[in-house]
Amino acid sequence: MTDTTIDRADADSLAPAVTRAALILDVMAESGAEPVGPSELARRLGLPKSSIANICGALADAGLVRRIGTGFALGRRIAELGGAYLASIDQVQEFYDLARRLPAGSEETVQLAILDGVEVTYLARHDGRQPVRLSSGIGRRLPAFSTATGKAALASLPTDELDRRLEGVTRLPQATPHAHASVDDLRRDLARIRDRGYAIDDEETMEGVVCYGVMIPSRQPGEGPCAASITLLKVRATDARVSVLLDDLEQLRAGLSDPLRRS
Amino acid sequence: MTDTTIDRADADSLAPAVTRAALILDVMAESGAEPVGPSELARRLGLPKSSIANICGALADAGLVRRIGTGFALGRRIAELGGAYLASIDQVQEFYDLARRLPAGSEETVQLAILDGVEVTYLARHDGRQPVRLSSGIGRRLPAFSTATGKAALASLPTDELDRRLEGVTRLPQATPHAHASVDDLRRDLARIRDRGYAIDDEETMEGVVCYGVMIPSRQPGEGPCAASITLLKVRATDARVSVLLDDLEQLRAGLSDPLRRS
DNA sequence: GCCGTCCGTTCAGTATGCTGGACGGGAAGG
DNA sequence: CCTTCCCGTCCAGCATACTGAACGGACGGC
Repeated sequence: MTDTTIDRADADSLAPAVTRAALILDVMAESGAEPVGPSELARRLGLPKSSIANICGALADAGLVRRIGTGFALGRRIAELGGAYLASIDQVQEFYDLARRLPAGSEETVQLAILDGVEVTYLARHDGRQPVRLSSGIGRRLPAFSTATGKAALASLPTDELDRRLEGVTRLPQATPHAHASVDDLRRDLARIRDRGYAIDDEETMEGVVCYGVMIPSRQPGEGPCAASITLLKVRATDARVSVLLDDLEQLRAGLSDPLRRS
Repeated sequence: MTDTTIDRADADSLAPAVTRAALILDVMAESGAEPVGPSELARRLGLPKSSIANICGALADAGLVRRIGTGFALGRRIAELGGAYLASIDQVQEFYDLARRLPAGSEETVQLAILDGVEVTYLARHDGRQPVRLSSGIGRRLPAFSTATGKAALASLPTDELDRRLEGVTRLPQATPHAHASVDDLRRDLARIRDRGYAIDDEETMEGVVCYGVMIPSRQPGEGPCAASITLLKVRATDARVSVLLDDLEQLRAGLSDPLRRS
């Protein structure tokens, strides 16, 4: 869990230094604020210490990492580039506008995520009034199997594409006992989702928290489908409340699917 | 403005490919969602086309950029890394908690930024009830001269450090006619801020919008000072309202300065 | 206080990634 | 339809970025 074990696919890249730099950034992302030195990076990646030091120096000059004493951690410019990526996706901007205007949903936690393989990356979040202390922030990756966004997106895939993605998957990570234990369970859930039109995460991600998600077709070429979700405490999820929240989700889907294009 | 003009400091880096990769990412950040091809990158950076293509290939394999047809744009993993950077700064997490609990401020737009040279980068934002359609999102960079956060942070610098940063600066970018026109104006404002204890951006960033900012010492080693601000429409900025908002800012400052450390 | 260990940095030789030119495909214009 | 231009990709020779070992310093333990 803690080790990125070995170098997966340092495979003959046409620009090895860049590939390695990306691996270094990944390690630093895992390490959080804790600075990582060249030696440790070299050990974890199985690469020469000198090369690592050179690459880290270049990354530091670029502002992508910062020196802390003699070690390194992610730098400010990473956040700036991340912001630029999010700003480039017009659905993100529209999401914020729309989420704020939802009659009921604006009170709750509303999220936008994009499917990538069998995981989802959260792109935007609207924090409502209700305090749901969920730790996942923007840029966070979670397994698609147990999240409303992930399941809504998976359910939208053509069956052959879905099969391809589930191919290598045997064991599903279970954050809570409510999460699906097997791929078969997941497939049955996906079928129900296709039928029903929306996905439910009933305490699968976190105890006491439920989540409703709908799929949103991505406008970005070369990107997977998106999904939006509304999260709330299970004790507050009365039938009446859920009903209006689902209406809001539908409204959100309509607004974000709308292929309006600025020239 | 649109061109990154030439290659500034391709200067003998110890890992040129990495330095170039960073420049490529910068160009893509400027280009937004518009894909950029190797030829255009080569032209804008003054670098060989083949090398660019190789580096872009490596970046794409790493997920840092994505292929759009035959061109490239920023990729999802950039956002993930940016999220990891933000998550690594504990002041960001605490900011969200505290901003939500501010008696008056929670209704308004509250932001957290960090000073970098003579610019600020926004690290976090709390959106209140009041719709202030300000475009600056997380990761956005703005000149420190005309923002409440930037001025609050600048005012906290030792004079020699301030002088060093203002050295090369001659002309200040003016987003609105209310922004400072000269460095001398700025210096006078900074003196008032030191006196007063907080900074005011009175329609300097956007017409009809005022902003109050306080400096927050950074806990991150090797990082500049931070600042928090509350933004609201000028028509709503009555003396009474501003007074309670300033109290909230003070509370925010106290909470974020507090050097509580988890082991 | 001494020594063993580990770290980050330096340096020269060499394998190797970078370069510039050539190739094939696509779109726009005549 | 043919031409022209421009783009992205491929390839071999050369310059150069990478490597591995050695160096000096900092800690921690025997």
